[in-house]
Amino acid sequence: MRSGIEKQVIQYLYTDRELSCSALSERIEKSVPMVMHALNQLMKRGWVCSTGYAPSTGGRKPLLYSLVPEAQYIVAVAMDQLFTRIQVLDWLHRPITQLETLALPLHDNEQATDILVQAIHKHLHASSVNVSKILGVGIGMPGFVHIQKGVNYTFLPTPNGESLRAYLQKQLQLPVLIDNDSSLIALAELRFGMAKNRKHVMVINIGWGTGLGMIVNGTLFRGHTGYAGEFSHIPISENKILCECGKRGCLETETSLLLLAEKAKEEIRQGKVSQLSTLFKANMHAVDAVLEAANNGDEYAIELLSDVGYKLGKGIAILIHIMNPELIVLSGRGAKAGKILLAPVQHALNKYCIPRLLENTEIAVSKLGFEASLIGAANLVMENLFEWN
Amino acid sequence: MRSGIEKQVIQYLYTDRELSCSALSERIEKSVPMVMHALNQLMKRGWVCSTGYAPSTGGRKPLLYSLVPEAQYIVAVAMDQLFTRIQVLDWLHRPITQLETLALPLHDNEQATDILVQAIHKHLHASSVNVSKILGVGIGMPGFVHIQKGVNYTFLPTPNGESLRAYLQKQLQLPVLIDNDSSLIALAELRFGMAKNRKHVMVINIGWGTGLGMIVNGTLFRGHTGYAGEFSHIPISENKILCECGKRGCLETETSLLLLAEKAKEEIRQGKVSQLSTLFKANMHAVDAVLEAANNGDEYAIELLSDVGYKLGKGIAILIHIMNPELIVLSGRGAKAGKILLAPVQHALNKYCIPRLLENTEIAVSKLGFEASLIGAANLVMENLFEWN
DNA sequence: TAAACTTAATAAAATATTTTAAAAACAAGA
DNA sequence: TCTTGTTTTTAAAATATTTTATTAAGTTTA
Repeated sequence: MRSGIEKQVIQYLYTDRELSCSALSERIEKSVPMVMHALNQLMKRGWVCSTGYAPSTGGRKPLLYSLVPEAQYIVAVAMDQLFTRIQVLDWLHRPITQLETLALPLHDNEQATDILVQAIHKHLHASSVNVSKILGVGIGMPGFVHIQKGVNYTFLPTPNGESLRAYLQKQLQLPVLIDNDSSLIALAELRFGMAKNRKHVMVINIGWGTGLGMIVNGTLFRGHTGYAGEFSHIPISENKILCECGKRGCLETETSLLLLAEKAKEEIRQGKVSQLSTLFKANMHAVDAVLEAANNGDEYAIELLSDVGYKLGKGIAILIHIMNPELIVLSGRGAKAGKILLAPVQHALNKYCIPRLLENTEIAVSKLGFEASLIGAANLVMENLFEWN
Repeated sequence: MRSGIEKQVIQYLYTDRELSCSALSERIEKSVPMVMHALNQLMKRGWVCSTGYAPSTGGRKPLLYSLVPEAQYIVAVAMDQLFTRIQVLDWLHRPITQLETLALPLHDNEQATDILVQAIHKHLHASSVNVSKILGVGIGMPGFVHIQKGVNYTFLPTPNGESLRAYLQKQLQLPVLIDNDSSLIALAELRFGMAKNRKHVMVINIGWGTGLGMIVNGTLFRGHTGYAGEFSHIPISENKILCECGKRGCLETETSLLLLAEKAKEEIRQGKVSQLSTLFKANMHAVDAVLEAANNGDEYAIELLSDVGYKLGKGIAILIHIMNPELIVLSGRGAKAGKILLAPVQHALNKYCIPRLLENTEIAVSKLGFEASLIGAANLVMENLFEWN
C-alpha cells in the first residue's frame, strides 16, 4: 500500500459503502486529482469499482465508487466470558460462512487459547473459503487487552508467555488483531451504528458484566495504558458485595446480568411467580431467559431489569458529568431489552444529572445490537490494514 | 500571520523558550528549510531572535531561537467565585505590572461584569503599559463557559444578553478570550507544568469548590457542549447534603474547602483547640487560614484536610477507572497544602482502585500552584493567536 | 593530530500537491 | 428551447514542500 490516500479511500468506502471522488476528496482533505489517482490504482488492483451515477445535485452527475465486496474477506471473532462467535464476512458485512457459536468459558481456562485456534481452523476448513482472500482475523475479547503488545492479561494464556497475538498469528498463519470486546462494540457503533459521525459517545456494553467503550473526539479512546473505560469497577455502591475484581462496592455488583440471573434463579426456586420458571428449563442461558421474559412483558423480569437500569443510570450520570458526551448507546447482549432498560436509566439520569449537561445528551439503544461485536472485530482488521508485518 | 508554520513556531517558542531550527522542524513536522523561512520572517518582524549556540551533541552546534520577550504583552485575568487577579505578563511570564487582587464575588452579582471591566481598565491605565503592545486579554472564570459563543451561563451577566466576550471586547477595545478556570489551570499544567509532554492528565482544581481540567490525547478536553469535567457534581456521597447545584450527594459537598472552612469556624466557636482560632481573626480568608494552619502542623486543620483528601481520593478513583490517566495533578488554591492532601488521596486510591490501573498512574502536587490560573489565562491568548476577528 | 563520523545550515534539484483552466454533463428559469 | 449557473471530471500550470547535495562546524577515535 504505497500511498496513505489509498488506505483512506478503502476505509471510507468500507464505512460509507458508496462515495463519489469529490466526496472522498472532501473527507480525506486531499485534492480531487490525488484521490482520482488513488481510485485508479485501487481499480487496477480490483478492489474498487465504479457503481453508476448518483442523482445530480444541480450539476454533472457524480460517478460513485465502492469496494468490490468479495475482493477480500475478514474472519470476525466475538468472544465473551462464556461464548465465542466466529464468522467470515465480506466487505459489506455479508456472511460468507454460517455464524458459529461455541461455548468457551474463559475463566481459569488453560486450554481456552488452543480451543479458540482449533475452532477458527475448523471453521475455515469446513466452509470452503479461499484462505488467500482472507485479509486477517479480528478478535474481540474480554479482559485487560494491551493492543500494542498484543497481550491479554486476564484470559487466554499462551505457552511460555508468548504474546497472544503473536501466538495466534503463528498458529493460524494469518494476520491477527485483538482488542477488548467493549472497545470493539464502540468501534462498531462509531463506524456503522448510532455513533456514526459523532464526536463524543459512550457505548455501554451490557453483557454478563458491564463494559464501556468510549468515543472521544471521534476516535476510540484507550487511555494511558489502554484500560480506559473500566466503568464497571467504579466505587459507587454501598452494598459491600465482593466483586470479582477483589474490591467492594463496584458498579458491576449492581448491574451484572449474570448476578441478576443468579438472583432470579434463587427467587424462582423460592416460589416467585414468573414466566422465568419455564424459560429457565429451556435450552437457553438464564440471562437470555430474563431478557426474553422481560420483552414478553413478564412483570418480575421487568422489575429485575428496571432495578439494574436504575443502578446503571446512576453510573451513567457520573459518566455524563465527567465526559459531557452527546450520546449514550446501550449496546451488547442486553440491548435486546434496551427499551425496558431505557426508562429506569432515564429516570436515574433525571435524578442525578445537572440539567444543563443532561439536556444535550441523547440516550439510545443500539440498532446493531448483538451483531456489534462481530462488526467491530471485522472493522478492527480494516482499520489496521497493512500495518502488520 | 501568513503561514501556519509561523504560528506554530511562536507557540513552540512560547512554551519551550529556546529551540533550534531542527528541533522546531521535528516538532512541527515540516522540513528545515520551511521552518528556517518562518524563523526569518518572524525575526524581520522583531518577534523572534537568535540567542546563541547550544552545546554540540556530536556535530555542529545548533543556533538557538527564542521569542523577544518584550515584543508583545498579555493581560492575564484569573477569577474565582470571590477574588479576581489581574496582571500583565510578557512572553516569559515575567510580570510587567504588579499583581492586582480584588474582592469580586460573582454569585448573584449584576455589576460583576462592569466591575471587571473597570478594574482591567484601571489596571492598564495606572501602570503605563503601551496598549498597542498588548496582544489580548485572557480571562479564566468559574461557571459554565461556552467558549465558541463566548458566553458564561452562570456568572458575569451582560446588558441585553450580549455575549460576555463580545461585550468585554467592545468595552476594552482589545481582543478578549474567556474560558473556564479549571480548564485554564489544566492548560497551564499542560504547557508549563507537570503535564508537559504528557498525553492523559487529570488536573484537579482544589479551590472554593472542586474543579477538573482534563488533558486527553495531549490536548484540553472539553466534551460535546464544553462542560466536560463537572467532576464536583458526580453523585457519589450518601451524605444527602444539598449542593449548590440543587442535587444531593455531590462530591462537592464533601470536598469543598468553603464548606470545610465553615465547619471549622463552627467547631472553633464551640471550643475546638487549634491555631485556627487566632488565624481566623487575622486578615485572611478562612480557607487560607485552614491551609496555612495545616502547613504549620496544626493537628485539627490536618485532620480536616485529610478528610477532604480521602473523599477526593474516592472521586479520583472513579476518574482513574474511566480515564486511565498517566498523571493526576493536584492544583489550584489548595495545592498549597498539597503535601498534606497527598497521603489521604493515595490511601483512598489504594482502597478503591484496581491495582493494574493505579500502578501506572502518578499522583503529584502542582509546582505552578496558585500561579497556574494566570499562566493559563496568558496561554489562552497565545493558543488563539490571530484567530479572532 | 589527522581521519572518520556527527550534526547543522544552506542552496539546488526533485517531487508532491494544489490551483487553475477547460470541458463535460446536468438543472432550472426565462 | 436556449441561456445561465452548477457540479464533476480531466488536463495543464503553478506552487508548495521535501529531498538531496554541499558546505560548515564540531566530536571522537586511532
